[in-house]
Amino acid sequence: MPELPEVETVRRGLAPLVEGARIRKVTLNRKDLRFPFPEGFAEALTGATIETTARRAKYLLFRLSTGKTWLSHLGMTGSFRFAEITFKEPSRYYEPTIDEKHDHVVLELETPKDGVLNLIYSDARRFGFMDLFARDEDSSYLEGLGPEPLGNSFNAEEMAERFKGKKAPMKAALLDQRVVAGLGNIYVSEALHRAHILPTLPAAKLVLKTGKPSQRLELLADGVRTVLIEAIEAGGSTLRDFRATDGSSGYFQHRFAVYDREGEPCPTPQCRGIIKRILQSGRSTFYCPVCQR
DNA sequence: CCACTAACCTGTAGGC
DNA sequence: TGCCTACAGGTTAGTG
Repeated sequence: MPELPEVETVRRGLAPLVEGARIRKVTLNRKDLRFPFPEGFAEALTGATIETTARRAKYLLFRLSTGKTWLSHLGMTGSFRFAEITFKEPSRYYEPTIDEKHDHVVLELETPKDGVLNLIYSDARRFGFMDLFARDEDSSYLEGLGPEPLGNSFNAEEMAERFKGKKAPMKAALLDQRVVAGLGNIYVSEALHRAHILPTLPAAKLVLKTGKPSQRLELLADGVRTVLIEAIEAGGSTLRDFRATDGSSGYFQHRFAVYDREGEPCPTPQCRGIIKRILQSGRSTFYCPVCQR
């Protein structure tokens, strides 16, 4: 489901409710998602206060009062939602609204302004996973990630260094989280279209002999940044099931130039191309064969 | 190290 | 309607 803009949208939806909230209770409805929950996971969250939220690439990070960080990756179908807790008669006993099939994790939160709420993690395919660690350097998931595309250290020079000698096609190179962190199948196609670069072009072709980035690589760095910024502003993309935490859908999908637009005319001004779909390492790539070279 | 494939798991859309 | 296949926003493990 979620690439960088969707994960950032989720974070922004969670932040106002969870920041400052104390975790009163943790329920794991199974012992694993894609991977087992780490040892002592539920116990370590219980009683802690979520101080701040952050995002690195496609990872959500919850900084806890205990000094630890709770990490969550949404995989393809992971989502968070809030649910009211309905109290039963006398008091103290309640029915948590966690009856849905794929609700795997429930956190009972005592929030500063919104009372007691359940925060529910749901994930049909269970490609998501969670982790807990003291320092970011201790997390194998964060290790080796490339620069944040919207951060200061991301630029064409940085990309050139990583593309140097790379025979892999641009599509694969941009999907590689060690090169740039946070792009996925949608935004790779979109960024390449913005820069008029063919997804099949070997990555090294965009690096000059001197090791400097070509003009086209500069254009690509811009394309990556602008498409992500615009998508975040639009609240992400909703294709099948992506929902922000409040249940609303993003609307960037209406502005896709190529993704999921096979057979449609290329939106580049003056271009008469028709969007094509090809398979690259088993996944769909969309591009314009006329204005992307 | 690089490049590619299969695997993980469930749901849905489309063809017949 | 049912059955079957292909495909879906991601990452890791295994192969050569």
